[in-house]
Amino acid sequence: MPSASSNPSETRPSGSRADDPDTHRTGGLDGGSVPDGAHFSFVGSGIGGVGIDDVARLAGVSTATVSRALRGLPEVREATRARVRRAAAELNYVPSPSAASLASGRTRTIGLLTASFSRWFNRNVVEGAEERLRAAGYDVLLHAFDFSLDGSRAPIDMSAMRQRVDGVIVLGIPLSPDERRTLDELSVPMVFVGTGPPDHVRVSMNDHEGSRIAIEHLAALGHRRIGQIGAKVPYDSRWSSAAERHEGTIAALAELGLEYDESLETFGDYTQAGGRAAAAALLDAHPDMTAIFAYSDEMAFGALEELRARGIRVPEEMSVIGVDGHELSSLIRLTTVAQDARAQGDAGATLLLEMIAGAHVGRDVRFPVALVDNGSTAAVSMSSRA
Amino acid sequence: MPSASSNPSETRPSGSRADDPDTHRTGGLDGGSVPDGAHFSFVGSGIGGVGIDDVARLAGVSTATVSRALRGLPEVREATRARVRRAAAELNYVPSPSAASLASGRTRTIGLLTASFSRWFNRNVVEGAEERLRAAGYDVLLHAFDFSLDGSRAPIDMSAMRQRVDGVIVLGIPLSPDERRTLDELSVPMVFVGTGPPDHVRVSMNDHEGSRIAIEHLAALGHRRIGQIGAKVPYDSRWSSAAERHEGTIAALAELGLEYDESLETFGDYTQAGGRAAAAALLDAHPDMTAIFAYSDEMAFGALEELRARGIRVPEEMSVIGVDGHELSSLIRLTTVAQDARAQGDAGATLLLEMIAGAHVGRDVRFPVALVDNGSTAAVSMSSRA
DNA sequence: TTGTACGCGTTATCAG
DNA sequence: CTGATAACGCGTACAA
Repeated sequence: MPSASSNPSETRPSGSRADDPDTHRTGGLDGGSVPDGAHFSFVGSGIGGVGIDDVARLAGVSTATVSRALRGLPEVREATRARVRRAAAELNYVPSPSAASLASGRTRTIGLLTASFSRWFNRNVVEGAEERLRAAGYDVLLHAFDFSLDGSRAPIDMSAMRQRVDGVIVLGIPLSPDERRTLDELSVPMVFVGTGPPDHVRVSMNDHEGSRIAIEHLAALGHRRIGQIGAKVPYDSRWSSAAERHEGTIAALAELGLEYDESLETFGDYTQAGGRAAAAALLDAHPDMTAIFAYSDEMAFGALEELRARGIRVPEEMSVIGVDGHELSSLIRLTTVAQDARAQGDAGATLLLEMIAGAHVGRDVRFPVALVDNGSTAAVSMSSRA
Repeated sequence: MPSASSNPSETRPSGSRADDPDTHRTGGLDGGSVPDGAHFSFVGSGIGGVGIDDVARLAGVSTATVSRALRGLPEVREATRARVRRAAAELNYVPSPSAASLASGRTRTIGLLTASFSRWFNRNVVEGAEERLRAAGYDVLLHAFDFSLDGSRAPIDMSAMRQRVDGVIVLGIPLSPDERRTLDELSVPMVFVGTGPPDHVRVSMNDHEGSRIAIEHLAALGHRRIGQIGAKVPYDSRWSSAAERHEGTIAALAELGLEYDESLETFGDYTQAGGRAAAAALLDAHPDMTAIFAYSDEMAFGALEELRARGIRVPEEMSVIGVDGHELSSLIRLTTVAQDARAQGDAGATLLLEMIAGAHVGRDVRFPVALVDNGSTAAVSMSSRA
């Protein structure tokens, strides 16, 4: 018997536990005229319908004391608190979050807006943030958006979060100006992870440094014609990790005295398929290219696919480097600039909780990166493809 | 991986935010003695204070009519509905979910209990389910549990879901009897995806068929000594996909007249590292083994790592086959029994919504599987490792 | 330290 | 088709 009915008053799993005093009506103040057990209302009742006043009655205190005791407020005598706890446990009482939210204005829920889990970074950040938030007693409302980054996506209705969350984490989504505005109007603390506008708290890896490491590594191997697989930046080019990795690349090339060729830049939009297509375009247009720098491991994987399809050997004929430190980069043999995405999720959540608690936090947190050489890069060979 | 202690850097102190002096909820209705110079535009910025009675007043109707009109109930004249809609839009009104839940008993929220996203299957199911649920107007409460399947994990407190959700999806978690009981006591509709007990609605791939396909494929290539990398089943061995894949394997071997050797079975617990360790154990104990069947692609990836480390060539010296159809199985060259995890998430969510609507749904939904040959299997060679 | 009583913002009932 | 109003279950000033 699957409990398929949404009406709890008819199909209840009966006779399981004898100590469950259900059919308790909670409205003890008014109608004594209603026969016990009469279902004149099917709202709000889960299985037990055990309310705070049931606990109060059993513990011999007022509902206010129950509320204070169970929430750990300091002004309750320990003996009283223990008695209340015992009563609550005996009745299997769980406070109604809806009622608590309505009365207090707090929801103990965090909105987690994220781009698709197909991105390694996103899913790892979500895991790190979720664990931290739940450990702190917060629920996580997940909104995952699967869209192409190249502009054309349905606008996100931020007002759906109204009154639902105490804070918001935005993960890997370049918001439109309009979305940013409506999000600001929620007037709850907000943290951006991976990519985010200035004048907002943001957690991400050190994007400039990551690009510098990649470019310097390739340059040290003698590469001069380096193709880039990046991502289009839809609204505001200043912020977003893609923009910063691009800036970092240009800066690194300049530092090394290498020429920057805009035509060596393509866009894979952080997907494997996009990375492959971008690699194909680069290979077609630049026979003299000897190395590819992809802004994510997944795009680099796509590039490796295309190279294999064309019979171009890695690293002998083409060096490839990615960003992330994907757990399969070793098996696939992709050299990469690794970051700790899970720790960034944890940090973002921690910052958000501090902001909710009223603390002032720094505007920006950048995480370190490190090169992991898995053998997809090598010195420029004499046997050019050209 | 970067350093284990990935320390973030440079937390700049926040500059002064001139525009945000602790925006608190304004009473709105009673503020008669507001000093001059106060911004009267707090209504326009739409923060918090707009309630259903504000809309009712502007539209010239009662709050009850506003509620009915905005929820699309049929008993409202279209002209009235339009007027209400206009008023609501003008005031930027968003109903309070807490108040609605308290009054109606419904939360329009689904609890999504899932094992770690490190599993390909889980993250894809979550994506499919989340998209479907949000399209139906439901919010998704995410609870991700990162635990080892081999028994020792902290018990999940299901009562935290009480009064918070209208339904629950359990994904890839073998629940303890105690957890099952407390979950049942929520008395909300419930769907299991990937693995789940009998007498509950369940969506998963056809596990028996998957094993049969894998074993028949290997047997047709002449393999007789086939190692298995499965997963431990903690509580109840009858349900869970791991148990069914195991059953299917034994059945397939029997059909083919092949011997079943229990010592050829190991446990990788659905992780890459676990798969690698399991493969190592198999290789040590069975020099005559010529093929490995892993119950997931990620475990198979781990096996491939171990084989590479030992210099054993795939598929010349060892055939390997996995289950899932991971997006990197092609690049990695892993032959696999593919399933559509996203569709299963979608189906699970759809079933749950139907159950919430009061429909009776079938007990079991099984998704088809298909062999994808990516070249990690071959006929048994004469040049044995032994 | 504890109790009283009101209000949070909707929905559902019942009467028009 | 619409209006008035009583719950919904808890948090929290204020009082004791």
